[in-house]
Formats: sequence, structure tokens, C-alpha cells
Amino acid sequence: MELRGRATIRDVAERSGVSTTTVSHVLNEVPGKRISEQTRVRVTQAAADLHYRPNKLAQGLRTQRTGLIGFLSDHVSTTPFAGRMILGAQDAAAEAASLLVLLNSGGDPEVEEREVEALLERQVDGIVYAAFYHRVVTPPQGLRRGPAVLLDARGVDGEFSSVIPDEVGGSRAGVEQLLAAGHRRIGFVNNQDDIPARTLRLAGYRQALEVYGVPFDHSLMVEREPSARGGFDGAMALLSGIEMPTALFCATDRMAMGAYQAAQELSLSIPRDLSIVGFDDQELVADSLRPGLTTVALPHYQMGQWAVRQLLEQIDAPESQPTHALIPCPVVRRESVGPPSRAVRGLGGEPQPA
Amino acid sequence: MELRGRATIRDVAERSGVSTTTVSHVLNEVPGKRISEQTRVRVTQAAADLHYRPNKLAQGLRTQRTGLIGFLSDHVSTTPFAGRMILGAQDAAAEAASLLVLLNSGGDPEVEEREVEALLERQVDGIVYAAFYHRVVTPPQGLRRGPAVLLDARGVDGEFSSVIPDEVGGSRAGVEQLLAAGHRRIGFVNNQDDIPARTLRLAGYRQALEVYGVPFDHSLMVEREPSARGGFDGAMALLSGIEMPTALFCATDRMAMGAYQAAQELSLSIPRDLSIVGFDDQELVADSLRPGLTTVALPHYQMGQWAVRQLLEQIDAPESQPTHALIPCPVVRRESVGPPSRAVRGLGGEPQPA
DNA sequence: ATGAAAGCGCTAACAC
DNA sequence: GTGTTAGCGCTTTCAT
Repeated sequence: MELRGRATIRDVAERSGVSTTTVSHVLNEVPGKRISEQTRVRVTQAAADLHYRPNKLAQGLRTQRTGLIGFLSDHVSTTPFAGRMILGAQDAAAEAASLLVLLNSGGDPEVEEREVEALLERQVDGIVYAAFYHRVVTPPQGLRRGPAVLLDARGVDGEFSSVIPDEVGGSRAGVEQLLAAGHRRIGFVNNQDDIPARTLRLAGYRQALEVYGVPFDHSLMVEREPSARGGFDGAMALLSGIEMPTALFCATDRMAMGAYQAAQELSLSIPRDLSIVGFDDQELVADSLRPGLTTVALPHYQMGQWAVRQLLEQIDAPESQPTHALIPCPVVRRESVGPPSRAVRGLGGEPQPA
Repeated sequence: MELRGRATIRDVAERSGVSTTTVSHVLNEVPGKRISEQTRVRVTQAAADLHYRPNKLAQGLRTQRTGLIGFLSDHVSTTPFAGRMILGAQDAAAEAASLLVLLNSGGDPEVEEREVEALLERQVDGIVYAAFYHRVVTPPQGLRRGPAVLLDARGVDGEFSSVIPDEVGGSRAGVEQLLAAGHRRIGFVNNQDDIPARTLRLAGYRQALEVYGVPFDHSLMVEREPSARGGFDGAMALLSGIEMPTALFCATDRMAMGAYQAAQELSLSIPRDLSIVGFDDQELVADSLRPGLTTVALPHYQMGQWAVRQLLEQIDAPESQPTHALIPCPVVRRESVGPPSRAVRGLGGEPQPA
């Protein structure tokens, strides 16, 4: 049976001896239409016999609803996080029998506009505009022409609904892991890039300290590029200081990986001599490190899900107001956090973990 | 301007004072239809004025060609490799003005069948069936009903066109890096899973040895789970042997990461005391390790591209024979390979690294 | 060089 | 309860 040669509603109508209207009524279970049990059975049977599947294209043309959702992103699909975001979006789409049409702009605004057009031409019901890391964006103009939601991004104005991770809360929770374990000198290896995460994660770090009554010490923070290299450098700088921190909070897992390398370089054992908490929960990294890295997870799946659910709502209620969601970032505990080492705390006397 | 309220071909026809037929001819540049320069201009102008964009749904209904390609996979989108595969597919699709419709089955065959149906209902022009690691699959029945290509997978019979990485060649090239650097005792930390990569990468390893006239030594190979943990264990086993290898070839980058950890544990410096080559080129890992990991890249982008290109060809030539492609796996040189350490080669007398 | 008419497969008023 | 008719927006013979 060829893609093209499928049974149509007419075939089903003929085989069951009724009109196409009736077939449509039966198969779509249109409410308010009373159909005799007999016909219902005959139609259903005929449809089954013929392996009839409605042509969604024709359906969409008629109903002005395609069950297609555009998923437009800059680099998202090549990013390790992307998958979970897309999966969340997909699952949410599936709840409404919708499918995702994927498109990558590579970050080029012109390409972006063209791609929005391509999506619109296909009569998608709405568009999710995704960024591959939390940032502020100016979405393509075309987005205004239909329902749209920003994923892992905030628009400059609040025009579109959007969903982003609760960086502050996540960061605070991460640092609190360290504080709760007894650490008071906690170095912060921050990302130097000018993105929301930088300031937000710093804010969370400060909040956590405040909760524990620990004064913020500027000399405990460094900013580097968000790579293993940057993390290594930053950690080295912090750990080579006069009064070495007993723990490090790293703005990304890759940086945390660099911090591990620095610890190794300095013959510091984790978590005995040094505790480390990361951010991102890049499984590939966090779970592969020895010991496993305690980190803060970015809720990509949930964000993807939220975006599509919100989009579907907007499609059904076109005049609704934009909503902005903040999804929590849960801490993922592994083995990189322990009590502070006496030696470096310089207090002496307390029992020391093996 | 609302999604729904877009200008139609009729609006353009009215505005330019011609029939919709003519508009269609002009806009689609139908060959053989001579249109006066005047009308052409008028139509083009009207279309531009109205921001006319054809409704692809209607077009597709009429032409039996939607410009939609189904991309169905098991777990692919949540996998770090997925992105490049999807991107390659997308780029190839773009060449034919087609879009990708993404679907994940989660590995459930029943879900898979349903999803193929969903794709078929949408009248996709063809389907790419992708696996998230190279393996042998029995594709869903529904796939037979239209053009389809297997990506990173081989069908049990050769029914569908398919594309997979040249594991043997890649593996050989990787090991040759080590041989060329002078290594002769090369440990192989293989993946224990029963998948094509296991035997194929072993075959490549043996081929490389053969080229250099080095006999295969069974005691130099271990098989472990393909994680950092497994790599650590495997490397430990090999490096603790009586005659320690001077280099390690690891079946995956994650395992290589474990091998780095083992080296650290044994105070072996890479590449001075031990050279390591991985497989996969998981950037996140390979590029973050210190020193950078020399590894063999899996050609995900190219495979994705090949799959869609092949699919498009099949769509245009429905009766063509299935083709099977093997895409080369290039070596990515970083800093984990050096000449063998004299000390561990067991020649004696040489100075020994700290 | 241009247009009328049919029809892709489906749904939705409105009849009966 | 079921059918007739029109039409979603487009392309494509076939006329003229």
C-alpha cells in the first residue's frame, strides 16, 4: 500500500453504503448527531477494513487547525540540553494530538524570519521560539502573526508568554547544600558571559549566604568563561588564595569539571578537602565525574512542556494575556559535597572525615 | 494580522485583475506558460502588497507533496549526539524546501507504529527512522507504506536504505594514531554491550595492529559497560597488569574519561606516561578533559544529511533500489597521544616520570 | 496570453 | 438519523 494510494472517506462511505457526512460524523464522534447503532458499526467496520486514516491535510484545510506546532530555535537542537526541552514539548504536544515541526535558525535573524514564514505557510497552530540557554531575546516579527511562546527566553517587552528557569532559587538551593554541610567559605566560580544566568546565579549565591548570616566576600568570587578551562582557572585562582575556600560553587557543570581538575592539580580530594557544587546537571559530565557532582538541574523537560501547554491554551483562547513562568531548578545530590575540611578551615580540633 | 486572516490567491487575483490560474502560473513560474511582462509585474506586485504566502496545506492537498519529512526516533532527541543528526537532516531537508516533523517513540514498538501512522496521516513525503546509537533494527510495519530511510541503523533485511558510521575504519584510524606514535602495547577498553560497535571497533583495532605487524594479545582487551565507571574499571584492570600497556584505546569517550580517572589514580600523566584515544567525539567530554582527548568522531551530521538526501531521491524515484551507506569516522586530534613512555615499556635504565 | 472549471479529502450548515 | 451542498486554498487540464 503506497503512501498516496490510501483509502479516502469516500471509499469508506461507499463500502458502508452511507454518505461521507455520516462517515465523518461517526468517525469524529460528533456530539449531538444521533447515528443508529447499525450504521455506526457498519462505518467503523468499513473504516477498519480499508485501514482508513483521515488525511490531516484536508482536515486541516477545512478546520483551520493542523495539529502542527512549530518549534523554532537558534542552536537548540545541537545542544546537549535540547533533547529534554524538545521531549517535554513533544510530550505536551502529544497530549493534544499535535506534532512538532522543528527548525533551527543558527542564530541568524534573517533566517529566523524566513523560517517563521515557512512555519506560517504550513499553517502551524502556533510557534515555540526556543533559545539554547536562558536569555533575553527580540523574537522575529513574524511571530506576532499567531500564537507564540518563548522557551528558555524572555522577550524584551512582555509581549509573548515565556518560560525560564528559576536561576536564583536554584542557585540558592545549590549553595545551601554547601552551607548546610557546614561550609562558610564558599568560593563562587561564576560565568563571565553577559547573560541573565550570571547575575541571577550570583543573586542566589548571595541570598543563600544571607540566610546563613554569612557576609558576602568579594574575594571569593571569580568570573571566567564557562568551560572546563575557565573553571580550572577560576578554581585555581580561588584555591591558591591565602585563605582557601572549603567549597566551590560553580556556575556550570563544565566549569565544575575544571574545578575538579584544579583540585587534582593541587592534590585536593573531593569532597574530603574540597566540596563542589555545579549547575546545569549535564548528565554526561556530572554523572561521569569522580566523585559524582552534586549540581543544580535546569528544568528543560518541564520548560518545554510548559511552553507547549501554554501555547495550546493560547490557541484555544486567542485573546488571553501573556503569562510568564519560572520553573524551579532542583538540586541533584551526588557525592561532591561533604563537611568542610578542618585543615583548611584552620580551626583544628574537630573530628575529621576519613 | 492573524494567522488565519492571511491573503489568499484569490485576493491576489482580484487585486491584480487576473484569474487565480494566472496568479498561480506567475508565482510558481510554471514553465511553458507565457505570461505578458505586464501581468507578471502586476501579479508579483499585488502578491507583495498583500504579503501573500501560499497555503502549503492546500498546495499539498492538491499536489500530493507536503514538503514534510517525518523524523522518527527511539531516544534520539535526548541524546547528546542527536542534535547533529537532526541538524544534518534539517539542512538536507532545507535544500528541498522541506521541513522535519519530529517524533520520539521512547523505544516502544507499539508507540512507534502509532507514530508512523500519525506521520502518514499528515501526508509526510517520507520518513527517516533514526536510532540513537548504531544498531540493527526491525522497523515498524507502517514504514513500508512510503519512502523511508534508516539512520544510524541497519534493517535486519536490506529492505530500507540505510546509513551507518564506518566503525571499523574509524577504529582502525584511531588505533593507528597510537601505533604511529610508536606504541605497540595498546590496551583496548571495549564496550561490553552486545551492539555492532563492539565487534566492529574490535575489528578495526585488530586491523590496525595487523597493518603494523603487531600480534593481537587477548590479555590487552577488557570489556566493560560504556560509562566512566566502566572505563575506569577497565583501565585499572589493564594498567595493573604485569606488563602495563603504554596506550589505551577506549570504545567510547565516556570510558576514556574513566581511563583518565584511572590514570590519575595511578599517578600516570597523560600523554607522558599513558596515551589515550577515545571514540565518539562527545565534545562535552573530549574537549573538557585535560589534556584534550584525541578521539574518533561519529559522523552524525553527515549521516543525518545523507539520510534525508537519500530519502528525497527515493521520493522522486519511488522504484529505486535501497542503498546502504557507510560514512567515514574522522580522527579528531587533541593532546592525549604522545610517544610511549620508555619506563613502562619495560626496557629499564631510563629515567622514570614522577 | 489568459481563464473556467474541476477536484485534492475533508467538515459543517442546513435540509429532509 | 442521514444526505446535499458548499467550500477550505490551491493547481491543473483544457478552452479560447
